[in-house]
Formats: sequence, C-alpha cells, structure tokens
Amino acid sequence: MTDLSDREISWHYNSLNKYCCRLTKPRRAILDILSDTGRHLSADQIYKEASKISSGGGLSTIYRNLELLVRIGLVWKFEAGDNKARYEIAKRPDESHHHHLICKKCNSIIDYSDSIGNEKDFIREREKKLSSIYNFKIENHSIDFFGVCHTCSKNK
Amino acid sequence: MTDLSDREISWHYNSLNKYCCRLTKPRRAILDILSDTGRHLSADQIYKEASKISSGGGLSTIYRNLELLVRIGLVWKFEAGDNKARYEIAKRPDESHHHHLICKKCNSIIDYSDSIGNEKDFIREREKKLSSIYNFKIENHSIDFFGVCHTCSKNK
DNA sequence: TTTAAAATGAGAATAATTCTCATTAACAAT
DNA sequence: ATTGTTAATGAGAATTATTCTCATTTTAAA
Repeated sequence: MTDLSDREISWHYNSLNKYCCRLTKPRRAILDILSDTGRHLSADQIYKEASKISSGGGLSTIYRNLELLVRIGLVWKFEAGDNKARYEIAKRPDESHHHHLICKKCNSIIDYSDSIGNEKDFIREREKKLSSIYNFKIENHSIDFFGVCHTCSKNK
Repeated sequence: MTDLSDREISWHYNSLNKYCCRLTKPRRAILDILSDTGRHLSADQIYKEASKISSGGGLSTIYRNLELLVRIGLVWKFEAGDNKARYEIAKRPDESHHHHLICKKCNSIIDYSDSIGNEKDFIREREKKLSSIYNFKIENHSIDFFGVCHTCSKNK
C-alpha cells in the first residue's frame, strides 16, 4: 500500500480524536485502505484488504467501525442496488467528491466528479432550500444514476 | 383500499402486457398497493398489505415480482441506508416524481417533489451530459439527502 | 376446453450485517 | 514508564433481508 498524503492522514485521524474515539489499528487500517484506493469498497473487500495487514481486524470490527466512521462523517456509505453497502473515504466539504453511474447488468460502478457541470453548486443550493422547507438538517447526500454501461450495451 | 384512477391502472397494467408478462393477482396486488399508498414501502410491508387481500401472494412471489416490476420500470427501488430496500410506484417519465430526505436517527423518510426548484430540468441536463461522456445509457436515478429531521433535532 | 408455458407458494438456502461476551489494547493519570 | 479504567476487539452465534428450489397451480392462446 502506498503512503497517504500527510494532509489526508491528519484530517481523518484528527477527526477521530475530536469525537473521543480511540485511534486503534483496525480504524487506522480502514481509513488507510479507503484513502489508498480512493474508490468504493464493500465491507467484505475492506476486510480482505485489512486481513493482509497485521492487526487489520475481524469482520465484526470492520462493520462496527464502518458504522462509527460513517456516523462521524469520515466515511461515506452508499448502496448500489445489490443489497451490499459500499464505503468510500469522505472528502472535506469544500473538496469535490463523486457520484455514481451504476450498471444494472454487470453491477459495475463508475465514479464521476461533481465538478462536471455545476453539480456541486446546484446541490448546495438545493440543500439550502430543502433544509428550510422541511426543517431538516442535511449532512450529506447521494446521487446515483442507474442504467447500462458501454460494455454491457455492446454485448447484445 | 381506495380505487386507483383509470389512467394509472391502464398505464401500469398495459406496460406489463407489453413485456409479455401475465397480469396475475400478486402482480396486480403489488401495483395496486404501491399506487394506493403513493409512498415507498419495504418488501415486507408490501407482503403484509398483500396478505390482507385474497391471493396477495407469498413473500417469495412478492420479491420475484418486485424484481420484475423494477426491471421493466413500473416500480422504483431505492435503499435508505438500513439494508432494506424500499419500493415505490413509478411515474411516467414526463410526470414529476420525488426524491428523499432520510433521517439518520429515526430512519423516517420525507418525499419531496422534483418540481421544487428546477431539479427535474437539472437532472435531465445532467443525464444528457453524463451519458455522452461515459457512453452510459441512463435509465433512472436516485437522489437522497441524509441528515436529521426536525423531530429528532428537537429531542436533544 | 385443452394445453403449454409462465407464475406461484412454502420453505430451505444464502449472504450481509448485527449481536454477545470474554479478552485485549488505548490512553489519561500517576 | 506503569497502572487502572474504559473503550475496543475478535470469534462465532444470531438475525434478517433476499434468493433459490421445485412441485403445484394459473394464465391466456389456440
């Protein structure tokens, strides 16, 4: 595994600290693995990756910590329609992050950046409006488009 | 259960026909239940509702048919982060439909219409752009905002 | 009405996730 | 550094949503 940038490390690690959560080896492993790939992984994939590292953690620990990390906003969770949650490292609010194109046939997932078009601005505006209408404190969102990917549309 | 408008009935029923699927009692039950509520239900909720009707169908039939109905576009499926899929009746492409505000604390789901703001137009534009960039045939989408609802934010 | 194919239903099987609880590790205070 | 308190871990059992199997029933076309 390649090293993470110091900036990313400090943000995520410090956040854990802020919430009075201990910085344990399994937690570090999850954050490192997700930061390292930059993409989305299932709990099982994270577990398998973590198992390569000494003290990567048991499967229940992985789940317990993923729940914690999602709760405090260091990891984002989304579901792709196949009853299996995916997790990805959270970016800071000011950074661009990505949304998904999910192929119904092969279940592959394309990440696209919200910097394409004005998606980020639009969402920010949207959140402001919905918050005030529904008196709902929005913390994050997920935008997924479902359809058929290029490869699958060629194969008959 | 209240009656559905003839227009809704004919659209959904005729679509089934178009795909050479037989219009069976369990299928009718699912479409009727979802049309009737107008909101999202879990497979289990649909099963319980259907059980009240004679020939509502067994649970596996409910799942099998939900999968079919989602595949041919008569029902929309989404996941709210609690590992339990929700289903709602599909609207025609030209009709407005709704997206979701999902409370992380009480798991309640608020539906809001995409006619608020210019969401529908924005999404249409977005789909066009993403389709061409990624060579991906977009069929539908899901937009969910996660956060804390009014009630939960009051209760400490 | 008859018939062939499609659909159903009961329950077993699967797979992701959560729970339990005895053991271990983190870290604040000394 | 060492200790004590408390949070966190890990192994596996339990749970739960969903899918599968297959004998039986229903649909709808001829």
